[in-house]
Amino acid sequence: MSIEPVERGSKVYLEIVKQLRNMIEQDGLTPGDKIPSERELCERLNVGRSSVREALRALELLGLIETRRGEGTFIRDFRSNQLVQLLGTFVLQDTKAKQDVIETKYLIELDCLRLILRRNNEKQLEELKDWIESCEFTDDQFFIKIVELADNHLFYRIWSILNDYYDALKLPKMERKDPFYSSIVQALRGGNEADVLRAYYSLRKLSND
Amino acid sequence: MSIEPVERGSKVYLEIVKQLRNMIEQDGLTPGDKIPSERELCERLNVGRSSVREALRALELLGLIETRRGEGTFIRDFRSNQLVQLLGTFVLQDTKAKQDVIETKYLIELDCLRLILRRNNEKQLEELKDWIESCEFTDDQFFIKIVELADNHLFYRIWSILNDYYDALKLPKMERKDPFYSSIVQALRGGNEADVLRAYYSLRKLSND
DNA sequence: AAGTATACGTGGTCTGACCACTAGATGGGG
DNA sequence: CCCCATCTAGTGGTCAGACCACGTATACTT
Repeated sequence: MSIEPVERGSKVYLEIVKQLRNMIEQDGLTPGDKIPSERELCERLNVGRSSVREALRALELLGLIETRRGEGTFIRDFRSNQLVQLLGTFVLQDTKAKQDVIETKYLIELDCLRLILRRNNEKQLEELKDWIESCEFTDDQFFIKIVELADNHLFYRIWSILNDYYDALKLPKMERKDPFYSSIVQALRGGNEADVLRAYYSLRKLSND
Repeated sequence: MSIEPVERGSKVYLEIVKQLRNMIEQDGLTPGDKIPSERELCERLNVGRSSVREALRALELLGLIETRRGEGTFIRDFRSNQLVQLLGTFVLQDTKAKQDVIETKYLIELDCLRLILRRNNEKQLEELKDWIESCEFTDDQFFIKIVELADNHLFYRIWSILNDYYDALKLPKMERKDPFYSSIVQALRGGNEADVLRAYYSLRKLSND
């Protein structure tokens, strides 16, 4: 369990990050669970406490763990935004990067719509229709439903991250425009890809190309 | 310049992250530039070196800075940040769903093809045509070119990760089938999306649906 | 039994020490 | 004069120990 003494070039704190990942995986730890204390990690891994802390602080900044003074360190729900606001202030001034975020988010939303078409689950679409007719909802909430319906966990993860970025960019948020969402859902139920795309483009105010 | 002694609840290392951000902004530092040494930061900010290091290590893990032993700490090109990579390794650990990996990889490849169509850069497509006619190449190599041409850095990162996972899944690798690649490129040059999709589906042996 | 006081474990921070490495200054030999 | 080996100062990398602040569980008092 101890960290190899042979860490040529590699840094101890990175080794610790790895070990933590393994530890989480092996013990099947999930958000909310407690991980060993800093001092215990020192002993188990045969490293200094400062190195352990460097690893933990880095993971904390990433939003992957959460520390509570006097209590301990806990695994956090990944989808929290911590890193996002940070990157927002730090990184994403780059216009090209901004553009990439927007572009990627939209394209993945389109992919999810296509996936839903492919899955062709009428019952779920029916429920979606009932939902949009009965509730108030934001653009985010609508597309969360969409991405969930697409039933691809990777897309769900990626989209969540992109959406957080998007928020961090402080771009003008879509205001709710029910008819567009309705027409998307209707097109989905119709099963015609071209209609779905057209409805989506209208919502996003993009040219259909 | 010193850190407020009133950091109720706030953690010193987070304060330092903030200060670094300001410092970078004010001094107009750009990728490649050197930031003050750890010991100098201690003095300027009136904090312990360990706290400074916690901040720097966190930023390093985020890929925002780069440290070289014996030289110093430098600002890094954000665009190549390993954030997605990192989240990937943490997030994907439980999501080995083969199907998702394959599906996502293919859909992103399709998105990239669409992006290329949209960019409509004839010269680059010309070069691509020359390349496939003059070289031996693998499926990976071909799509690396494609993803690069799509000119969306996020997609590039995501695709790279997915490709790694794809490899890890030990799925049967595509053997090289020149005519398929040729027809994709030709369709791209023709500018007709339907043709491109058809060519891609043929390569991947998917139903056109 | 309830409330309070104490002890313990935890993260948070600082200090000082040492190592490994790099680059620039130094100095000697050609 | 130049070139190369050497030394030195500065840098990041790591560790150990000390304290503090905070939360909790325990034991004690009432």
